[in-house]
Amino acid sequence: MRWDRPILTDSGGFQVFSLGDLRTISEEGVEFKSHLDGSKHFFSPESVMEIENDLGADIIMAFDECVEYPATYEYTKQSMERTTRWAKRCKAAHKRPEDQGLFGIIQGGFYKDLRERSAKDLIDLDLPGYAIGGISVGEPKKEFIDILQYTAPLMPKNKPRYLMGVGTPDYLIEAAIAGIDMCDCVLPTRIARNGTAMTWNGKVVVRNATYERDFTPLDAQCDCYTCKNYTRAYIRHLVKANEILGIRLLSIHNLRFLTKLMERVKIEIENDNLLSFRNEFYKQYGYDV
RNA sequence: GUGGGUGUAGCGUAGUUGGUUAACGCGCCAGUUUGUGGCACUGGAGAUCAUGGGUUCGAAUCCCUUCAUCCACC
Repeated sequence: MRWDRPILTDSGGFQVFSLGDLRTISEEGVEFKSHLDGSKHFFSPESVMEIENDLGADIIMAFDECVEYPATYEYTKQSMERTTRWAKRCKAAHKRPEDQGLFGIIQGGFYKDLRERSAKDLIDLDLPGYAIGGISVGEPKKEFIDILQYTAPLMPKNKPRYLMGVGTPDYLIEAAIAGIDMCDCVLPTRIARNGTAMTWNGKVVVRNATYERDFTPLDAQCDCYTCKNYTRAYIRHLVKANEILGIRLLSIHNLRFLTKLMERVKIEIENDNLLSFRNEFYKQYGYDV
């Protein structure tokens, strides 16, 4: 893998999650039924690796099942064991290990012994990085943090630790506290598309009427292109008018907000001050500590 | 000027053999969104049914007045 340029990931394009009747899981793989025309599409660890190799992303994820919340112990166990078997098959089918990092995904739902089992078995595969999957799927925040803090220390210290699907500022800070190195999420761009900005003072739903004549930037403390050039009122106008520029500007801002947040997190880690920063942030951002 | 049509929420419409809280889309207002497909999902507010009068137990619906608007003719 190369670490000297922006890293491209597969963006979770092959997750197996919450598709209900449109999805049939077997040991061999997963059959998806298109909701558009009913056509069937079969994915296996091998076929997914072939696609990932063709795409050429720097980081590619093993084909796994993200179990929904809540799930029984028995189902979670069987699913986790299958995900581990799939990871082995992915590794065997991976044709570009020299320039594409195949990460394993630790499953096990909200059962600690299953998390431990999953981590150990995947670490045995000696993959270049590991992810925590299957949390941030609708569970209470307490349970999220509990499993996060239990699982992260099980992961190799000398390899990237990736938490999948986390995007709110508070969860990102909690992830950093737990020892996570990287996250990815649809949230910043999804809420941008629906007219919402993340700021150092909490969410700003800029599409709301209260910003109609607000000629200040989305976030006064932000140094992004959007905040340096556009007002809330104008962005609101663009969003309301269905003008693509509006959600582009919001996406630019939200992504910058998160990278800025992580820059700050790194500084606080160096200063050994992350926990008090978390508390300070919660107060300012509007969460209960 | 004559004949005919039309007037229902901000906009576009549905609803008339007269019968309980007048429907829908868009817009508007708000909430949701955590392993993305670009604009989604869930709620909510808003109409003295152009106007004045009449018939009737009861009128958006039937009759007349006025106004507005559209079409044709002059």
